[in-house]
Amino acid sequence: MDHRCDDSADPTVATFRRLLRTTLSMKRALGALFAEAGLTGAQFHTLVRIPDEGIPLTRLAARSWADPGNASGVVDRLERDGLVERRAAPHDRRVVLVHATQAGRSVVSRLWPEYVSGIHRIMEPLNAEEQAHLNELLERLAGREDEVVESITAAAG
Amino acid sequence: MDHRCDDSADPTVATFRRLLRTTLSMKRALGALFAEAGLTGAQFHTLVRIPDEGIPLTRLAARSWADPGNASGVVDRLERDGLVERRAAPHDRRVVLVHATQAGRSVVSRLWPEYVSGIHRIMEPLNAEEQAHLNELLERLAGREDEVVESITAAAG
DNA sequence: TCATAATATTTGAGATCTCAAGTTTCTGGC
DNA sequence: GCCAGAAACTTGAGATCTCAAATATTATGA
Repeated sequence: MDHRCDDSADPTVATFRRLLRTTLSMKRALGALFAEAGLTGAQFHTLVRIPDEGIPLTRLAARSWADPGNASGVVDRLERDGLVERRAAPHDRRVVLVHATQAGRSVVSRLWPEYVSGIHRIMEPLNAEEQAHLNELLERLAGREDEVVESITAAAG
Repeated sequence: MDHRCDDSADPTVATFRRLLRTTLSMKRALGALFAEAGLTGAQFHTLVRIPDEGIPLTRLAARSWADPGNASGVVDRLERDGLVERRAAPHDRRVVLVHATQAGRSVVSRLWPEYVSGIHRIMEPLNAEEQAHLNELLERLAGREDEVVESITAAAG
């Protein structure tokens, strides 16, 4: 099947595959940083997006690009480790407000500089102008998930 | 903690986050395509990388950017669904050769055109030149996983 | 030859992720 | 005031993913 299905023959497919591959590699590199603090990437990225006033779980999920079911589990583990608390929302009893504890805030403060410098090390091969260009190209690719899914399912149906 | 840890203040971090976000969105869009055929993304990407002669599991794992333990599980499910076979390697009894069955080959052949056109739809906002530029930028970012992990762990230790 | 190191694969634990189904709690229309 | 529908979570199933430990087999060096 290599004959017909050779993605290297199509530059668009090759670029897409490189995008997946490069991003995966970057995530793995950062994972080593979080592991030092006993966190996972999902836990750090969730924790870091909790504002001081707390935030409804569903909104926190949206901020960390996860679905609510997923975010609920990540918050479970953060809560188990004492980095986060669930509190009732005063105005709506359906809502669970997620708050960072003192320990959670402290972990984020300690990890944040390493996180930023790790990303800078990852992005080092590109200068500022090239990074801005990359950002612009990615921006134009983003946010089309719904349209693409729709066109895919329409083509299949 | 939003005050000190605001990634939008750092364009490098913002670009990195956009890279993660955009890639995630693309993977989700493609997932809809695989689901039509009862496959997952990992299963398709594994199946598609099996050459006609078969391939040792560890080498297949490397081709699909997975670790061997992970690939073993994916192959388990492909085998359960009759898309793949495990055969003994004649020269080395440690090696398991993974072969695609007729059904597996057929699924890939059927899905491949939709896969390619789905990717083209995703990449549509960029013209060929821009895609080539994106590819070049990503190429320079890739393959630094080891160095970055090393510099991260060195900084932490 | 024989003990040891390296390789290929499997398995298990813990965490994520997606999706769907179930619960509790609002909200709007009547 | 009541009731259907929407919204916010939670939970469960199935699949991935990473890592580490265990097994089987081959390669290597004294």
